[in-house]
Parts: sequence; C-alpha cells; structure tokens
Amino acid sequence: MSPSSRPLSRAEAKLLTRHRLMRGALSLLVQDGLAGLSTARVAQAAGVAQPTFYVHFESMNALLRSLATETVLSVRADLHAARAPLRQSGDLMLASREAYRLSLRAVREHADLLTVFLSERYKPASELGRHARELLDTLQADLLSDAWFIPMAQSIPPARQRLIAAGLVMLTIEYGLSQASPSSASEDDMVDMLCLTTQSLLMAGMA
Amino acid sequence: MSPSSRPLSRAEAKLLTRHRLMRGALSLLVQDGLAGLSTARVAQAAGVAQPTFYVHFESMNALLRSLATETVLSVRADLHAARAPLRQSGDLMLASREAYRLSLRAVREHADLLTVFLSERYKPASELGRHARELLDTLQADLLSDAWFIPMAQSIPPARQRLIAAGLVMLTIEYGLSQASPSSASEDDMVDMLCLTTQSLLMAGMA
DNA sequence: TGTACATCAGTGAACGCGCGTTCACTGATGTAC
DNA sequence: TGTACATCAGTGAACGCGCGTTCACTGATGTAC
Repeated sequence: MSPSSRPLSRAEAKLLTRHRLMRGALSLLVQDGLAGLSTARVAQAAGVAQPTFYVHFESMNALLRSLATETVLSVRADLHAARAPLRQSGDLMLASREAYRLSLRAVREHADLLTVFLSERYKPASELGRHARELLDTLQADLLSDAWFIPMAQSIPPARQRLIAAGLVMLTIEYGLSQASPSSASEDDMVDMLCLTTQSLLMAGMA
Repeated sequence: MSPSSRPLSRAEAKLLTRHRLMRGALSLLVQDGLAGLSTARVAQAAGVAQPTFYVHFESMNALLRSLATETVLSVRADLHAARAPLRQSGDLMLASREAYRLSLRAVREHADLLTVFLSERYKPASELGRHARELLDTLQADLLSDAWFIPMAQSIPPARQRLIAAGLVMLTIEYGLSQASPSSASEDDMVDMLCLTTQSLLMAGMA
C-alpha cells in the first residue's frame, strides 16, 4: 500500500494523524451530527488515544473550523469546474446538460460534507452553520458569475437572480444527494429536469 | 390572560406542562439541534424541575417521537389545505398562484419545525431523522395526489413524477424559509418562480 | 357542605458515567558535532 | 558513520462537571361518605 519504503518524517506523521482526526470527525458527523461528536469518539475513529486530540486541535470548534475551511474550497472548485462546458462557446443546451451532469457528480463526490452542511445551515449559533451558509451563498454567487454571459441572464433583476440561483443550487444538491438512495431516479432524468427548470426560471426572471 | 377563573384540573395542568416541555425542546432544537438537547435544559425551558421531565416522557427519544408525530400531522394538513384552490375548478394558473402563496405561508408558519426536520433528515440513525424523511416523502405524495387531476400530470412516468414532486417540495420549503431572512426576495417573485418551474417540470416530465 | 382518605404531578438529593481538559512522562525522530 | 543531546507526537492517569436516571417525599387535587 505504501508508495515508498522511507519511513515518515515526524512532520508527515503528524499531518497524517491530523487528517485521520478530521476524517474521523466527518464520518461521525455524517452518522449522528454534532450531537454524536466528542473528542473521545473522534480520537477512537482516528485510531489514537483521546488526549492526542489536543495535540492537534485546541477544541472541537477548532477542528470544525479547519474541516470547514479546508473542504469548502474543494467543493467550490469542483462545482466551478463542472460548469467549464458553459464557459466554452458552442451549443448552450448541450453545454448545460454536460455542466449539470458534472455538477451532479461533484455533489455525489462530496455527499458526506454536503449532508453535514445542509444539516447545520439552520443553526444560528453554530460555527459550522455559519460556514454552511457561507458555502451555499458562495455556490450561488459562483453559479451566477458562471452564467453571466448567457444573454437572458443579464436582463434579470438582481433579487430574482439570487432566487433563481438559490433554487438551482438547492435542486442540484437535492438531486445529487438523492442518487445515493436505491430508488433514485436516473441521472438523465435529473439532468432533463434541471435544464428545463433553468430555462423556465430564466424566462420567468425576465417577466 | 387566562380565559377562565376556574383553576385547572390536575389532568389539564399535566397536559399543559407536557406541552411546555415539548415547546421547550423545539426551541432548543431550533437553536442548537440535537447536540444542545438535554433533559435539564428542556425542563428549564419549560419552567419545571429537571426530574419532572421523567413524569412526562420516559426518555428524550420518547419526547422527540411525540413531537414528531403530533406536529407532522398539522404541517401536512396545512400544506394540503393550501392547495385547496387547485381542487376547485377554474383558472388553473390563478389557482396555482394562490396555492403556492398559501403554501409559502404554511411553510413560514411551521418554520421552526421544518428547519429541525431539514437538519435531521440526513442522519440515518436518528429517530427524528426517520420522521423527517417520512414527512418529506408524505408531502411529495400529497402534492402528487393533489395534482393528479391536472391533465399533463397523468402522462408522466412515475419516476419523473417523484423527481418533480421532490423538487417542488424542496423549492417551496427553501423559498418559504428564506422569507425569514432580511434580504429575502418578495413573495410575488417566489410565486412566479414556483409556478413557472411547475409548468416547465410538467412539460419536461412528459418528454 | 364537611371530613377523612387516596391519588399523583412535581421535587430535592443522590448515584454512576462519559465528557473536556490538564500534565508529567515515554520513546522515537531529529540534530550537532 | 557514531555518539550525545534536544525535540516533540503521542499517552495514561487524574480532575471537576453536567449528564441521565432513580427514589422517597410533598402538598395540592380528587373522591367517598
């Protein structure tokens, strides 16, 4: 499994333990949410003794902060990358389909983190909740900026633009996450729905 | 404040305490989620001593079960009632607008409970999560059955029907809850979006 | 209505337990020569 | 390369605290006569 026989340096080993703690925390969050989180359980999930937690993080909130800031960037980047087809010239309809297909995959890829964020977004006092709201706001803004060149989009009032972006982001995440369930609809059906919803929302926005 | 000067009977007083415990639990759930819930805090929010909790519920899970079953019914009924205009003959477009307007209000009315349910729906092991998933499934089924008479709806394959219902339910809840935030869009804009999305999804579903 | 007794919602005190947090210690890794 | 020392990631033990849960007790409410 190990790509090299060289033993890990102290710094590398420490970073590895840190990553294991964060992954352990994420898997506990997915299972039980914040209620199921304790330094003991996180440490156990990471395979280290419980006080080791404090070697890496000064508190549970500090770990959650790191988890949020370090993972949010990759979710955001992946969803932006999924819309690359839109930014190339060509058939807009075909490009939209491909962009939504890739977006659904990105959502599936980050399903664990997104479920946690969706769960926490309505908790006003939670630091994780604040990060979740910021992420969703950012995803909406990214979507708008990626769609800016679409002729229809520019003539829509800003308030409606935000409403459209919020709806499309939520639909994409909702559909993407539902792919995990066994009775899920087909990806093609989801892409159809998303594309037509987008078209009609854009037209509705101008009205 | 009291509508009658007659002192409460023992049974009435007990029921009142029970309601206070459940409302206390709900307000704590809204603030901090399951993580912030303890028998002591619930009892304090209800204004009773902590062991009193066990006079009414055998455990926190029992309280959550009661909270879910007793409130789910009223959410479901209110959303069904909001679609009454659809069930009367007349202009379908006007009826849709009115139905969505009433639905948004029902969502706002039950905002506390819905945010809690949305937060818990992705937690596989949580009993509250199971109730949340059941509620959302039921709301989707109710929407489909209320829309059954719409000519277009009947020719859509079942898998797509469910996808459409899931999308519309989530959009309605998402928009309705966003009305609580100060920078929220106008209700009229939301109704526009929902109506046009509905139309286009119905057309997409048949394709 | 009045009295004696039964019921029971609510309580204070007590318990064992897992939690967060601290700290002295260990032994492997890193460094200076 | 070899040796002596420094660093520090990880640990076991210990602590005070809030938690869930139990229980004997109280006093107001309800009931029988």
